Amino acid sequence: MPVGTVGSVKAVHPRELKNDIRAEIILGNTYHLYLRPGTDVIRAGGGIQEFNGWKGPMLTDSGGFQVFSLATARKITEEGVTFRSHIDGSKCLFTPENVMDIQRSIGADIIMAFDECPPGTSEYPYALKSLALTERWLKRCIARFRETAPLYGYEQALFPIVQGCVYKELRQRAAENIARLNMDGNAIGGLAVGEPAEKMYEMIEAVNSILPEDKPRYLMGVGTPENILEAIALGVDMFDCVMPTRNGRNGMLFTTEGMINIRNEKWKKDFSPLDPEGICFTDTDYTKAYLRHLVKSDEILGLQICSVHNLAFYMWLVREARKKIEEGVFSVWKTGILKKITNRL
RNA sequence: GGGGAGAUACCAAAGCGGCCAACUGGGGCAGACUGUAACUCUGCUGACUUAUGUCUUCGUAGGUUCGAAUCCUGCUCUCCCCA
Repeated sequence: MPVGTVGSVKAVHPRELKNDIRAEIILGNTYHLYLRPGTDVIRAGGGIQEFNGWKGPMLTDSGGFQVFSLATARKITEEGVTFRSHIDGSKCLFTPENVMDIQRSIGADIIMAFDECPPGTSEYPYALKSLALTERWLKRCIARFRETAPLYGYEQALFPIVQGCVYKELRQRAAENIARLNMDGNAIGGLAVGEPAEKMYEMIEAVNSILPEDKPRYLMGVGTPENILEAIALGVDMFDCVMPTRNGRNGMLFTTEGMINIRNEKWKKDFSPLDPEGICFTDTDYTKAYLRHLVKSDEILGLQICSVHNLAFYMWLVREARKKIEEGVFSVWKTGILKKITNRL
């Protein structure tokens, strides 16, 4: 098990970083986790701010996943994807080229290739065709990326994305092609989209045996705390996921003691802290009973607290993982901690 | 004192002779949520039991009817208006 992969990358607490921090953390609906030096979260939506005293680089996605998740109103062609804006109904076109341009102008440190993300249930012939398209698009992305310059005086990194659905030979082929490109980091996409978790782990293992260990390997869109720890065990360095915020907004809290649904009446008179570990100010400043009251009363503050807490939990989780890797006890720790945190309270 | 309205399951509120164990919200219970437009979605919520089964429910006591939460009468309580 390539557990050593993450450990081989030097872990640095973001507070120890000074001049080399340039990107502010933008806390909104999305966050990103990055296990490489000096990196711990975050991005997107609603004003630049720090998150719980942390700072990190910014990452933007290409819109490839939206093509998958908003599947109703889109058309995929060789040129790119056309779809209707959910805002004003106007017709939009994403191409590998304009997606690179857009991400240049947003100025993220890490930008993603434009790919197609087929459903986890796709048959082989479609997966094959889809991967071929993704690979042609990747060439165009890289070409555009190389013929344009960053707009704000610092370099940006373009990560290609390994696709191939649940077909090992496709994943391996994709990984080999991408490894040869020698980009700054590499991503694994098209997982946790309907296939069984075991299949996902199988694919990660196959891909990570090919992608270079000395560059970040980014598993896109994953996942549950369990998924993340399993993926780390398989050598993944970097994640992003809506789960802490979306599930938080829906009243689900991840804590070091287990998962709780804060809406449940059992918390009505529970004045204990959200998380005894005290990972974040939310955990000690608010009680479960108060948070439940906020959520039940439709006070937006309740959902904010849930989101911030869950983000802090995810960061705690990967921080611990990093520490345990460095101490050489990751596997044992993983087994124990999973039992705790996946427990429903 | 006079006139009027109403009492339905934990709460609110439909139903106004059979299709009602009773619409719909809320509450409660359970589940979902994985490269985020969206503080969202789904199921259950009388009892026994788990089946196109039985039993007990719509303030209370009677009555009419093959059949009543629904119609009639008495009683109890609540609310509104005028004095």
